[in-house]
Amino acid sequence: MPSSRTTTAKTRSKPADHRRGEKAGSARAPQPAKASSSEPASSRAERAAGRRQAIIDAALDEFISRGFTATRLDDVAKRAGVAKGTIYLHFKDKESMFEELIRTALVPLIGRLHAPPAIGGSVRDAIEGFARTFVQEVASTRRGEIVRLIVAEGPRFPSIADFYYREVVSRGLAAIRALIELGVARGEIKQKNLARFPQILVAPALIAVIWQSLFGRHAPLDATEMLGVHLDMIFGERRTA
Amino acid sequence: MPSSRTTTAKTRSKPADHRRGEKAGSARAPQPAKASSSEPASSRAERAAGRRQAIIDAALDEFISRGFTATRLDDVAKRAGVAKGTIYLHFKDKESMFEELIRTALVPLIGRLHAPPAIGGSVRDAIEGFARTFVQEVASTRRGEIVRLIVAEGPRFPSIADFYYREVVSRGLAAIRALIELGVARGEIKQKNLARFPQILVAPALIAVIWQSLFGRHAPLDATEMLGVHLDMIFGERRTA
DNA sequence: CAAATATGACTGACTGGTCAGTCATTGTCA
DNA sequence: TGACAATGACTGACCAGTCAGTCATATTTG
Repeated sequence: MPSSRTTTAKTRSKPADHRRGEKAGSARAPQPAKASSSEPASSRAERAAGRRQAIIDAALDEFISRGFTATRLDDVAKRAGVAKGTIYLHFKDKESMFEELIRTALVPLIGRLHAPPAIGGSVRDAIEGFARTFVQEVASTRRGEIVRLIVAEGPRFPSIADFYYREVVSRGLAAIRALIELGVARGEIKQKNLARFPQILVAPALIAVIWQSLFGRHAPLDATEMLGVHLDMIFGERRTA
Repeated sequence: MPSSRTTTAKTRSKPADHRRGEKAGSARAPQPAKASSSEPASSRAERAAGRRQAIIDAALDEFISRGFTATRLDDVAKRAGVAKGTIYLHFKDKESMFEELIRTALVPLIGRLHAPPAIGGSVRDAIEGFARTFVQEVASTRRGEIVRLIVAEGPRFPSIADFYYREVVSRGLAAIRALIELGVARGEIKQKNLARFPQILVAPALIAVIWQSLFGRHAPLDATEMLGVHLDMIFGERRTA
């Protein structure tokens, strides 16, 4: 619905290539370096990559603080230090840019979920590790806002909601469920039914993220403490206070 | 004094149509707040109230499915079966209309929170009652979407977030906290620290609402079942499986 | 009680500003 | 120098908010 009016495309003489953001820089060197204050030896490709990254960062900030529709690409361009036209060298349009950003922003999260499962240690330690990682990497960073952004815009971007469900939610819940079942088998967790709703285990973590976005300035919430209490409830009181 | 403003264009052709009499459209709300159903013939004031209600319903639907910025007041007017100008007879502008709608939509929720506390029955029963009410009145109605809308637009409407925190969240959590403390005192709840974070108790309920909005069509979630399991975790396994 | 008059709810074309997306021009590197 | 990256002025759609005009209803008058 938003801006689908490109129908009048006149198929300009330009080669129809137009690399979409999608896979463009997949083979790039693992050293984006972001906005390089100094420009030592930058090849054209490297500078292009740097600009692309600047656009991504700027756009993410704008989308987070304004939402999809209210974000102006003029502002994104200004913040990224490029002209508006440059954005269209990297992304097809506002909508696909938004979708790609959300997808990309999630990749790091997915990686963390595949952390080594607790084979040696206790299940509680494993989950505690997840919780700590979550607080550090999500709750107290921009990524937390991205989670809120998904909640906010998901219904209007079904493809994002679907992608998110497939790539993050279903996998994450499956991993958590496996851990819960292990915990039940080992006797660490009493509630057998918990494995049926792994959502219960992650719910406080998500609430913490949303809370910070909405009420954080007014009534900060100690996410680490809260998650600790929650784990005590699942596994029983901690041995040492 | 005859304004000369319209002089440029000679008196336009009359608007032709002008449906009068029955308001045909979806104007009539399924739940007339006023006693408009009693009187077949509506007075001017009554019709105005009916229109106002139609606008409110239409606007809420549009805001829910599109968000604040992407909602067009032309669409709201069309859906309500009124002209756009009519909206401005009832609301100052789009923003204050949005704020008023969100506030109004919450009033019924607040009422429920002040339900009779469990003096006679068990704390678990009281909380179970809350949960049941929540599922019936929020999770499975449009109000659930309003919760999501607040999460989505809250950061851009601090006054809404503040209002919501003051009127709903802080009061609701205080009530829950009191119940938890009662439960701890009675020995129904083991985890004493739970009272420090009443958020843990309501977290799964909110997650259920958000889940339905985002993934409901793809992977429906049995909120009642989940909340039941969660309560089992807090109070201990239910007597009868 | 009916006709005349006043009221104001309602309308929708219109204005002014905004912004996504384009493309002719300019700049830069290999 | 040729190819391509980058620019930013420009276009046209879009939409919040306005207001002169309309007419059903309410009120007053004869």
